Amino acid sequence: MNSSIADFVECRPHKRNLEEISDTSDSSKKLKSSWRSIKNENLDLSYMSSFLNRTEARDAFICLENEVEYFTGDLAKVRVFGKWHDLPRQQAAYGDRGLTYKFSGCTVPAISWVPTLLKLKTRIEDITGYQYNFCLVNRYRSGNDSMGEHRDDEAELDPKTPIASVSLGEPRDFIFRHQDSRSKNSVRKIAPVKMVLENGSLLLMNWPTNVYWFHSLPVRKKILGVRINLTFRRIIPK
DNA sequence: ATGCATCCAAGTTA
DNA sequence: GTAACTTGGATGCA
Repeated sequence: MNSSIADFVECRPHKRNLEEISDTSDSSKKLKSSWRSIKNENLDLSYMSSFLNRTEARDAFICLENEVEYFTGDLAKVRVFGKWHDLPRQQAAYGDRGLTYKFSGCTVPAISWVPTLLKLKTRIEDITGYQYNFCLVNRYRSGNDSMGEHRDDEAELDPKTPIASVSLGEPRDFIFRHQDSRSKNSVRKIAPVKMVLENGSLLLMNWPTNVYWFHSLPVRKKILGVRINLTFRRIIPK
């Protein structure tokens, strides 16, 4: 790991300011223009496309490819409707000593932080003012890998600390759908919110997004490259 | 021909 | 007791 991830320093908004940050075209306000706010009924996202510059993102990607060890065996499988499937992605869980993560019925202990994850965690904490103690790593080997629609609403998560999602590698579509508008003939018609998660970007899913909105990373057959996603979370220790 | 959206399949768990 | 959770396959459409 070279030092580039640790070294970049730039003034960023503290969490108390995040509500005020909306966008965009005012190039004189560098601090504000780096965040895009995406809002809808009970949906509140803060998106920063250039959390990492190109070089930093490439370095972080390469380092993580060396440092992260993904689940194998039973932890890489899931049972759905009675049938066992390989997960359509690779997963790993890192965090503070003693923390556990509930995952498809299993309770997995977080393994101790690796350098690149720690550096990124520190940078996110500096930018947002929130504190994180856990990181779920999802690696999508190609556009055939995906994540089905779900909410991140586990009881053990601190609901007021937004999940901070870092994207590295191949850009991928990311889709939010409101819980009342998930099927074609649902009563309410709320359009899905679609976005692209770019290389080096940071997405904050602010409360109460994960109470009302499901999100997914759909299959995209034409995509051949790898995407690594890091979701930093705050787990309330038992 | 292919990608994509939609719907559906049950058994374990909170 | 009951509702939520998971993914892949079938289908229809563009």
